[in-house]
Parts: sequence; C-alpha cells; structure tokens
Amino acid sequence: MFEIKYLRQNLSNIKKAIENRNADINLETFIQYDSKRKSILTELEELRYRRNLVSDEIAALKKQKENSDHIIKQMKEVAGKIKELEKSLNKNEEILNKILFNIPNIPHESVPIGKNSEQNKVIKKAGNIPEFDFTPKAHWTIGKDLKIFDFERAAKITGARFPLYFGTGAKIERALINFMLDTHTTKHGYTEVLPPFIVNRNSLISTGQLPKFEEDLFKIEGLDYFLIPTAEVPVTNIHQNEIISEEDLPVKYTAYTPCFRSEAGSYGKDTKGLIRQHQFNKVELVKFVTPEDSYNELESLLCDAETILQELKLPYQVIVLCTGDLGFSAAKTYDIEVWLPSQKTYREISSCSNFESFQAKRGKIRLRRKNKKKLEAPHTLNGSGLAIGRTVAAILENYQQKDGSVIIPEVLRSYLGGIKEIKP
RNA sequence: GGAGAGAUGGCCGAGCUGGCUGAAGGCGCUCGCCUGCUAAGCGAGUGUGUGGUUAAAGCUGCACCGAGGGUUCGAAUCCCUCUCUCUCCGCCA
Repeated sequence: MFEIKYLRQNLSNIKKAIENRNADINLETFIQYDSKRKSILTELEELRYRRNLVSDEIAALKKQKENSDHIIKQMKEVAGKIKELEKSLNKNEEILNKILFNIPNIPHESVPIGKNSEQNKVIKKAGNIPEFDFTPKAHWTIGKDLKIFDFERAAKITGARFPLYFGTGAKIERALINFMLDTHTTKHGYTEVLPPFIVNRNSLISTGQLPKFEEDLFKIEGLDYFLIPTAEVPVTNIHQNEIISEEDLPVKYTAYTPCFRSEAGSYGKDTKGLIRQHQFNKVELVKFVTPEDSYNELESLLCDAETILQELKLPYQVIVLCTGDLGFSAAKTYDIEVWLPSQKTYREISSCSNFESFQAKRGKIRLRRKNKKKLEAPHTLNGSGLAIGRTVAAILENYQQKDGSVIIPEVLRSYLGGIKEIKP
C-alpha cells in the first residue's frame, strides 16, 4: 500500500507501473476524493480548534463560578457541525481506503516489462535432466502403482483436488518437511515457527490477499476467519502493528504449514496429480529486513530455496517474473521451476518475492533506526522453500526406474529409516 | 459454556468522583558532566499519525489512552456493542 502523500506525488509513476501490470485502477477517482478529503479536514480541524479553546474557557468560567450558558449554547451548534463533517469525512475515507488497498505494488526497475507469463525470463538452469530408456510415467501413475497415494478415495472423503497419502508416500511428505526445516534452521539461520492455520481478515489485508482476492480463499462459515493460503500470511503478521529495532534485523522465520486454496478459475488445469490441490503442504521462508538490504536478501532467499533442490539433485530453472505476471503485493519475484519428465517441462515449485515496504505499510510494521527519530517501514520478503507436494511429484518422476520403483534421494534416506527405494 | 477482573507511551505502571493529563513515577534509550577503564552518580531530552510554517533546528493545528458507536460545550475518565487477556467454575484433545 502507498501512503496518500506518496501516491499524490508519484501519480504518473504509479499509473505507468499499474499499466505495466495490466491492472486497471481508476486514479482519477482517487484525486477527486483526495482533494475532497483535504477540504473537509481543513474545515473540521478549524472547528475542533475552536471547540478546544472554548472548552477551556468554559472550564475557567466554571471554576470561577461564573455563568457560561451563552457560550455553551453557541458551542452546541459547533458540535453539531463537527459531527456532520466527521461523518462525511469517514465516508470519504472509506472510499479512499478502498482505492488505496486495491492498488498493487510498483514493480522494481529490474523487473522485465511484459504482458503475461510468456514474457518471463529464464535466468538460470541447474541440475541434470534425467534421460530415460523408457517413457517416463506421470507421478500420479507412479504413485498409484506404488500405492502411496489415492486421489479417488480423497474425493470420497472431501472432494476433488485433495491429497491422501499412504505408507511411504505419507512418510516422504513428513521427511521432506523435516529435511527442509532442518536445512533452513541449521544451515541458513532461520527460526522455526509453527503458526495458526486460520487467520482473520486483517492479516490477509496486510499481506495483500484481501480485499481483492477473497474468492481464492476458503472462509470459515459464520466467522470472519479464513484458512491460510500460505504461511506467509500468519508469519508476516507476527510483527503486525509492531516496531522492530534496526539491530534486530534481519528477522528470518521458516514455517511448515498446510496451505488451502480454492483455486477458483483454474478448473480444468492440472486436474490430475499433486500439482494443483486445494490443500498442500509447504515450508515457507519469511524475512524482515532493512530497505537497503532487501534486494541482497532476495538473492539469498532464492539461494536458500535453491539449496533444497540442489541437495535433492533435482533439475530446475529460475525465472524472473515480468510485470504482467507479478503478484499483487510483490515488487519482484523469482520463480523456481522443477523439471517434470512426464510433462517435459519445468513447473513452479517455489516463488520468492520482495514486497519492499508494501506489506509492512499495510500491516503497520515499522522500523526504528539506531540514531534516527523517524520511523520507517522495513521490507518484507518470502519464498517457498519448498512446496512439498510438488517436490514429491518431482522426486517420483525424476527418480523413477524402468521396473516401476523409485530411488530415494540420498539426503532423504536418513529421514526414511534408511530405505533406498520404493518398490511396487 | 457460567462468574468476575482488566486492556494506557519502547517496556512497566499511575490517572478512571468528566475540563489544569498527550498523559505522574519508574525502567530503557539519546546527549552532556563526572570518576584513569567498567559500574554507580548528576543534569537535560525522549510516543505515533497527519497538516501548517521554516533552509534547517524549531514552533504550531488536529487526532490517537484495545476497536467501533453514544452522552456532553468538553471523555483515557460516564454509557452501549465488539475483540483480546487474566482468574475461578464446568466441559474437553
């Protein structure tokens, strides 16, 4: 979110940025209500000033036991006028906020300008794409043959797009969660967090999922609570409405949570397998940093996520999202995409973003510098490190053997009682 | 679920028979003095947001004492609603 003042002063920049995003925001309305706000406020503050002065007078008169009825009578009118103005100011403020909270973040200057995902840029390829002397199977077939997951039964329990793992399948999920958390806490210096899986409206507004994207969320009936679409929401909101000292930065958290997404508008896409589910597990990385460090911190966040794929020896590529594909709150985003042999393509497995001060401002997270009076907004970042279900899919597909078995990546074996492969 | 207590500045904590309280006191922090270092001591300063003015420091208006509404000329203080925290009882993984 932008402060009104900033928006007023940088209108043309923001306009251009929004155009680059293919977003549609009516800034003319903003200007209109902004100037209205100013005129109401000026009048209101003058009246309040007068009221405060006269109130003191009345107090003084009363103290001297003198009559003040005539002034009080006068002030009654002023009080009425004040109330009126306050009402219209509130209304005006509501409209302004609605506009303000619907304006997306400005892309960083290093973000390529583009219309959609086709203009994203590949910036790195890593790992070896496996070669097969047979036709590699899709992970849902492998999983079914190995009897480690069962989507039909999951649909019976709940509905389409819910996971149900058995035996080694369930264990691999758990092993991956532990492996990732262990790596990030011991090697990368993150503090492990286990947050609530249900959050209130305000938290979702802070991180930017609301007010625009309510249809993507699962809402709890009868309460203004939602299932989290990502750990980013509860974890970023840990410091909502707080002042963080400069010397405490960077703050780095990692959290495992399930994620719940309604996937509205994605019907017919990725209907099979683990790629697009209503519920999936994820290990998330979240950072609070000083503005001057945030782009370096984005690079290291990306590295931290990449490490997991390197250790699992899975081939991947890194892309930088273009302006048209950038998420609402992000100023810059790298996606890591893992190779899926059955689809002969790379699929997103992590998304690492710098939100700059966008979320901090919405969530009133502030930064106190060591020798400065004025408070600033810290920058927030987050990234998946990684999505667990998609990692399982990638392991199954990349490590599959001709006989239908799947080799377990070495780093995971100690988490799985030492087994080296899953056999049919 | 029932009964009660509470929510004040970076933290702790007064005020709550309405006006002199943006808020005592303490801690912390900053600056200065002092002691050869450290600790202690002394003095001054120190909330947030937003507007005006200024080259700047500063001065200054308004708002904010959990959130929202109400009463009043005037509310941290009174009333209502909501949220959260704590204590006791009940129930429970």
